[in-house]
Amino acid sequence: MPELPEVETIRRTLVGHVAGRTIETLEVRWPGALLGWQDSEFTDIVQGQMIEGIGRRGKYLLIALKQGWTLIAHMRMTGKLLYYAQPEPAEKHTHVVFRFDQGELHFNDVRKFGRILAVPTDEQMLIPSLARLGPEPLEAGFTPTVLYQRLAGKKRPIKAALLDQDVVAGLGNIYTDEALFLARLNPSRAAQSLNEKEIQVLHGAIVTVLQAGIEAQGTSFRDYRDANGEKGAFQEALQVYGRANEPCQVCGRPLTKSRLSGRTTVFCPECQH
DNA sequence: CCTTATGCCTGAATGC
DNA sequence: TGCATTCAGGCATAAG
Repeated sequence: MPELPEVETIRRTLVGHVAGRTIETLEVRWPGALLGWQDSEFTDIVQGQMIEGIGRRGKYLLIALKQGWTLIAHMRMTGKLLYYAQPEPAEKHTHVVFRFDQGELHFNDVRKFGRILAVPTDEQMLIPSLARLGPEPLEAGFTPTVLYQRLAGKKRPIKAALLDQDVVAGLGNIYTDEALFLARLNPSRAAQSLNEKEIQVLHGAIVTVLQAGIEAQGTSFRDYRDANGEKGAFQEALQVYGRANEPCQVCGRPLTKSRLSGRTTVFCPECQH
C-alpha cells in the first residue's frame, strides 16, 4: 500500500514523463474517483492545462498545473498512477485517463479507495487533511526533539501514534512496524513512556527505513507499482511486516502477530521492549 | 484525550 | 470443486 516511499517513487518515476505536458483530454470512467467537483467540472478545470511539476506531502501526491490548480492524489490501498508513452486501452479498474499531447496517465485502483481532488493551488492548505499533517520525516524539520514533543503526553500505543498522519506524515502499517522493530520498541508501549534516548533511536529508525524504502523503490508486497508499472524491492528487506511466525532475524524466536489499534501488527516479543 | 466500529471496495486466501 | 467467509487496510466519521 503506498506509503511515503512508494508515493515518492511514483513522484520520481512520473515527473520526467509528464512535467511540461498538457492535458488535452480527460476520460472519467468512474466519477467516484474524483473529489470536490462534478466530473464535467473537473474535466473543464484540467483540460488544456500544463503540468508544471509534481510534489509530495506525506502520502499525498501534488500535481501542480500551470493555471493555478493542483491535483491532489491519494492512492490509499491499491491506487496506481501508470504512465504510457503510447495510447493504451484502459485496463480493468482504470477510473480516470489523462491524455497528453504526448503519452497518457491512467489512474487505476482495484479497491476504489483512492481519490483525486482538484483545488486552486493557493487554497491547498484549506484542505483539512493536508493542513493537519505532521512534519515530513525526511526533511530537516523532523528532529528527535520534534518527535519527542509530538509524542509527549500521548497515552496511545506508539504504533497508533506513528500511524496518525497528524503526528508524522507518511508512515503506514509496513514502515511503522519496520521502524519499531529497528528501534527495538514494543508497538504497545504508551507513546509518552518513551524516554529521550528511545525517541532518538526511533527517530533514526524512521528515517532509516523510509530512506531504505525509497532506495529500494518501494515495497511491492502485493499491488504496489511505480508510474512505469515496475515493482519495488523493499519487500525483500522487510524484517517483520508479513513475517508472522517466521524467526526473528535477530534472536531467531518466532515473530508474533497481533491486532493493535485495528491494524495487523507483527513484532518480536524478545527483542522489542 | 482515547478507543472501537463502520463504510468504502475487490480479490486472494481460507474454511467446510 | 464450489460456495461462503475472512482478511488485507488508509482514512473519515460516529459513537462511547
